[in-house]
Formats: sequence, structure tokens, C-alpha cells
Amino acid sequence: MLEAAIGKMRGGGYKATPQRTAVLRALAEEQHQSLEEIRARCPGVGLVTVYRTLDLLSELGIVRRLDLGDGARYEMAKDHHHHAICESCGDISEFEKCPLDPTLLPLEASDFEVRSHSLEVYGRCAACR
Amino acid sequence: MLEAAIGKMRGGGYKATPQRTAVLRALAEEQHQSLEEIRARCPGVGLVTVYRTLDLLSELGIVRRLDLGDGARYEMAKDHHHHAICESCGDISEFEKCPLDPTLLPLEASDFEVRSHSLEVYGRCAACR
DNA sequence: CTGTAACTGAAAAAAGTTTTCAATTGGCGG
DNA sequence: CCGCCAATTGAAAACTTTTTTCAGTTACAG
Ligand SMILES: [Mn+2]
Ligand SMILES: [Mn+2]
Ligand SMILES: [Zn+2]
Ligand SMILES: [Zn+2]
Repeated sequence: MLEAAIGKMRGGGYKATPQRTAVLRALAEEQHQSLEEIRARCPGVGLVTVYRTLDLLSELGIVRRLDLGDGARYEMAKDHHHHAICESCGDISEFEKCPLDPTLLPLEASDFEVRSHSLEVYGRCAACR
Repeated sequence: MLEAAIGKMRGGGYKATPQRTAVLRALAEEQHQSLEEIRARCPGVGLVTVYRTLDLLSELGIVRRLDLGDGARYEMAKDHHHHAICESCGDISEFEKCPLDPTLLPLEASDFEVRSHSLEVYGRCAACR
């Protein structure tokens, strides 16, 4: 898990420092954390280093940055998935089954080459109903 | 167009000031503008007033705020639609046909009540290919 | 017209992010 | 192992974006 990420860093010519490993461990503990949440999980690491590490991990494809309106959040990059966001409690859950119907994409015809997509579903989670 | 928005403001107990109308006119000129782009179209209006007007118009449902990763953008609220974003030139185009297959939404079964969704498609526009 | 609650905008504060730079260190070459 | 040095770190400062404050102004109901 972390070994793979550390290997990818070394392979890219980057050092595997204790700070970077600490940030990785923090990210592994929970998905969709804000910068401050990540920082709380690795108190020894300086603010600037957390920012820089998240940038580096994003470039390496290890981390994905989410912009869901209320500030940036970060997650370990996993398989293609989407998010269900509760408008009441803010909880973010994931689902893998992609409800996009490719045949309905009206863009292929219009010269726009689709590379990826991002879908978020908003509503009320079970607990908040 | 603007009349409807002004009426909605008055109806909500808000004043239709020249500043607010100027921001509305700026928004009507182009979709998906950043704050500074909007501000450039109504030079007489103070920065703080633009922020406050966009907040107000959002609450009234006249304006929609988009968070697409590179800072906030604003558009006049229209019918349900989605965005195709060119990763090369940054151009944002719209499409109305919603490619979501409701029967594939795996959430209805899982006690999550879906209220709305947001879908963005990333790739290359015709001009950039 | 007039009174007043709503509104505006300059300045200051707060929040979030990036840059700078001197000191430190991971890891390769010897 | 050791020592070197480019890569890395973190405190401070700078910058960017957004919010708060507050004194003066204004839209508009009555
Ligand atoms: Mn996720
Ligand atoms: Mn749009
Ligand atoms: Zn999908
Ligand atoms: Zn849709």
C-alpha cells in the first residue's frame, strides 16, 4: 500500500523522507480529508511540507485532489468512483458503479474528445433522513 | 431576463440598486466568469459589493457558483446542464442532454436520497485537436 | 417628501496558499 | 561505512482571495 507509493516516489527520483511517509500514512487513514485534517494526523510535519508533498503525490498520480465547493480535499487515488455528498451533514460516501451512459454522451459527435469525467451526487444520507 | 431577476430581488425584500443591476448585466454578457472578469465588466462597483451581490443572487437562485478546481466561476442559473472543459485551452462549453442513466444510480437502494447532481466532462475541444 | 432599514465601499482583518532562503538530510559513489 | 551534495525542510515573509467592520449613503414604503 504505502510501499507502492514510496517505490513510485523513489522511481521518480524523489527522496522518501519521514515527512512524506507521514503524510502518506495520514492519507491512508481516511479519504477526502482537508489539508488541516491531514495536518492533524502528522503534527511533526511543517505546513509548507504538507502542501508540497500533496502537490508531489498528485503529480505522481498517488493522490487525487477534489474540489467540491468547500475547499480542497485529498484522497488516495483508487479505481474510478464517484461521490455522494450529504447536504445536511456533509458526509462524503463513494460508489463505484458509474451511472454514466456513454451512448448518451452528446459530445463524441461534436468533436470534443472526452478523456475523463467527474460526477457528484448531492442529497441526504441515510442517517440524516 | 434582467427584469425577472430584479423582480425576484424586490420580492425578497431586497433593494434593486444600480450596483446590483450592473453585476446582473455583467453576468448576462457571458457564462462561467471569474470574479475578476465580472468586476471588469462593472468597473464602478466596489469589490466587496460584487462579492455580496453574487452571494445574494446565489441565495435567490438567480446565479450558480461553479467550483471547477481553478477558482470560483459564476453563471446565470439556467436549465439543467453540464460542462465540457478543455484541458488544453480551458474553454468551458455547455450541453443540455443529460447522459446520466437514472436506473444505474445505485444510491436509491442505499437510503441516500438524491436531490441533484453535478457532472463535468474533461478532454480536448475541437479547436485544440 | 421623509424616515429608516438596507446598502455601499474603504480599510482592516482573516484565511488560504506560495515563495524565499538558510540549515538539514537521504541515499549514491567511493 | 563515510562523506558529499542535490534534494528537502520549515520559519518567515509575501501574496491572493474572501470576510468583517463601520461610517456615510440611498432606495423605496408610507
Ligand atoms: Mn473518493
Ligand atoms: Mn454553465
Ligand atoms: Zn463515472
Ligand atoms: Zn444531469
